[in-house]
Amino acid sequence: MPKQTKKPQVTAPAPERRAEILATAAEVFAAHGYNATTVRRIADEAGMLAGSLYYHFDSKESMVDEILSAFLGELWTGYDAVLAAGLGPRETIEALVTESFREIDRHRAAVAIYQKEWRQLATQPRFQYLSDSQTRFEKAWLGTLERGVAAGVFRDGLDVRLTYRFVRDTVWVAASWYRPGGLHSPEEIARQYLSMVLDGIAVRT
Amino acid sequence: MPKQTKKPQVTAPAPERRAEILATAAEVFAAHGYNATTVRRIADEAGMLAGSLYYHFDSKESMVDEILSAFLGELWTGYDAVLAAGLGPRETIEALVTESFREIDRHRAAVAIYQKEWRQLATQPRFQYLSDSQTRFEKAWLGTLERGVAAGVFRDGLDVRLTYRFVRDTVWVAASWYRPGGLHSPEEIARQYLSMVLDGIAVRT
Amino acid sequence: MPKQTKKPQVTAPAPERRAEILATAAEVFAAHGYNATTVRRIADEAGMLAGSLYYHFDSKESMVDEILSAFLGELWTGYDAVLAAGLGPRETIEALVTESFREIDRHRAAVAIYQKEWRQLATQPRFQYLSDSQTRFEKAWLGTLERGVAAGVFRDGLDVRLTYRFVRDTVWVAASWYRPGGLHSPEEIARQYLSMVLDGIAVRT
Amino acid sequence: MPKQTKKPQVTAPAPERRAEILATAAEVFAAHGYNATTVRRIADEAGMLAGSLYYHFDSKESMVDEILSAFLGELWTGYDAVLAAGLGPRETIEALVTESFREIDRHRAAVAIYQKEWRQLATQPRFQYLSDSQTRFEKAWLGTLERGVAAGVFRDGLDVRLTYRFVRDTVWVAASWYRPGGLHSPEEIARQYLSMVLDGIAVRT
DNA sequence: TATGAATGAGCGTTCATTCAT
DNA sequence: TATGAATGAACGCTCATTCAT
Repeated sequence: MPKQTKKPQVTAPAPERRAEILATAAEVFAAHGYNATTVRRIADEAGMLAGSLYYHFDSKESMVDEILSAFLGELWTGYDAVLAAGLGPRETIEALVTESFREIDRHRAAVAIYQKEWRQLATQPRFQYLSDSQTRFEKAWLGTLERGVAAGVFRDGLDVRLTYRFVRDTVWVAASWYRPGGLHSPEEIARQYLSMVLDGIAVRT
Repeated sequence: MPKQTKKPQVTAPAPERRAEILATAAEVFAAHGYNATTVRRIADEAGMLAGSLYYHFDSKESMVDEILSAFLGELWTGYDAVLAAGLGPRETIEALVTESFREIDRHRAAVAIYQKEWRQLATQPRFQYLSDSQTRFEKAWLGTLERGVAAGVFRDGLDVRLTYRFVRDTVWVAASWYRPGGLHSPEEIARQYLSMVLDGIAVRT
Repeated sequence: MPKQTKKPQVTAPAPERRAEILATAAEVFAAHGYNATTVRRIADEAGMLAGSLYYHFDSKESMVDEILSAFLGELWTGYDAVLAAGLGPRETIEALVTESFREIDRHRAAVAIYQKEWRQLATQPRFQYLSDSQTRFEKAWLGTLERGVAAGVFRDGLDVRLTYRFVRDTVWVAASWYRPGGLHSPEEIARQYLSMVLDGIAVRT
Repeated sequence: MPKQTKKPQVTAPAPERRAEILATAAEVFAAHGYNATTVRRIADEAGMLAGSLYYHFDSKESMVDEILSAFLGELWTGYDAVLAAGLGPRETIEALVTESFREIDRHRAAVAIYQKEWRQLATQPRFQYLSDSQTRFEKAWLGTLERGVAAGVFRDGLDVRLTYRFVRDTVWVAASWYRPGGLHSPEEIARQYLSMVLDGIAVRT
């Protein structure tokens, strides 16, 4: 049996280490909360001493910053593509929800952190972009819902603001229980979720 | 001579001050998170010094404990009444959701704390009851949903576990934006929410 | 033999503790430098733990701040009295120098800190007043020297700027070796110093 | 075959790089203080990484050590020549002061470091030579002053110890404001300074 | 009941130094 | 010669908690 093709490198290549640490940090932040997570804990899980983290990062804060902005960057790439596609209101909602669950699948930890911490973090100028993103998010959803009501594809008299809040929260809160590689693919979860929101769980009488 | 079981004349516990402090603490916990809230901050808002809180409470932990268990106590009083009423599945769901929004109305801060902190807190034995409550909660909802599917009032093939999670999270997360005395009464919010979950937002074709 | 009149107080009265700690801190700062002095060291010498200092003071920085501004406050009270007295140039110089050595006598530690640290500290906005003081100081001395040259009591052609620097530094640097209660009173030191600066050490030929 | 005593082709110590780094370090130490200067800062200004300094030097401490001992070496070469020249007291003082200002001109940074840090550093055995130098310095000046008083060229009753301290401090403290290549040559500054110390600034009446 | 003062553990961060490459 | 990555001790500071008064 041939030896594994593990390269004879003694130490891991440089820029990957950052990403490793960041992934570790994201997991710990997601599991225990940003404030409750100590840099010593992150360092432990990354197999180094607390001080060594500061060779790679400026501060604990800049770690969450990097985690969250990377996630939001990818999220908006996906969202913008959907919003630019010229779909109908129902199809836009379907695409946004599906895209959201895909992001949860790919950035579970980041989404969980985002969901739990954005309100506290956004008070600092450095995290202004969290509020900005929230605003854009609201505009995209609210606009689509209103368009749908106007077009007669969503119920007349729908409280779009209330609906937006329900939909937004339910989607993101899924990051708190979703486990990648579990029974349901992101697309399957999106399908079920959309079926509930669009058509309800009650049998039509 | 038997030892007195109570000496209410020497150290009157002044139950009103306790309640005041507890209400203050709940607001601060809800606004800034449990970990990020210092006892000094609570004391400040209560008009006393940090050390003085310890005359009334054992610890910061016992403050959240009291806040959360008081809330859960009332919640289960309401839920148990609903579950014991022998309603049909759809009516049970409607009653549970309405009861939940009423609790959010009355215990907004406690619900927000519960929603944000229960996972961390539940790791400690003292907060075992949070997990227990979660389990009972799950049983009540899951049972009702299954009963509804069996009775043909909810869609056949509904993933009840997934539905439960969606419903649960959306209801409680409302505590993060709900403001008592705002435009919507709890009953109105419940109605809108139930309309969405039961019948969907799409126009039936 | 009667017992000492030590009052039966168990703990020291409140506001004096601040002053005690401040005096201790000043000594340690003067002896080892501001940067090299740890708050633990100050706390040790004050008979408490490092964290306890923060009950009395905001930060290590605010300790030096208080030390230096108290010193400069008193210094300028003395200087302003001299400058307002309408003395001749020579008498003004004599009074300023005497006043300076008196301040060194009363605030030896503060003067030593000032002398050693002002340049670094003054880069921070909080210590702007150190630069301001330096400027006023320069104005007072330079003005007096120029007045003296114009009045013919100081040598014609004297480089007043150079003279100012020499005089300023020599006076303050004395704080690094002066020990209150030593052989020389502040007034005696001032007298000797003035004799050197005004009339020189050489025998007139 | 005898082992080579030197292999200049393999690890040439490149003495110029050392000197460059040392000059850089001296500037930074002088500008910001020894303690407040990080090796990273020195490395930055020298165009390398912090760790790389340790190829050239054992430690931060050995950098100041080299800076200060080089300066003192040259200083004493000059002083010893003056002291061995058999000059009269006044001429000796003049020559020592002039020599001192020349050293400030050539080793401004080193003198500034010396002036600011010698007391702290001298507590370590490694820097014993700083105290030794101080002692020799004191002896040379004190002896000359006493000789001058005995010879009747300096005032009778002069407190030589006090005078020594004033003179010493004023000379060295000039390093904190002196800028080589400025308006005044070292010799000019020495002349002005000597005029002040020897004959005073007051007009003789 | 509440205060004033302190404790002590732990936190995020800095920094001189090491060392394999 | 120099780099990149890490170490480990220490630092300034925070905070829940204690306790004599």
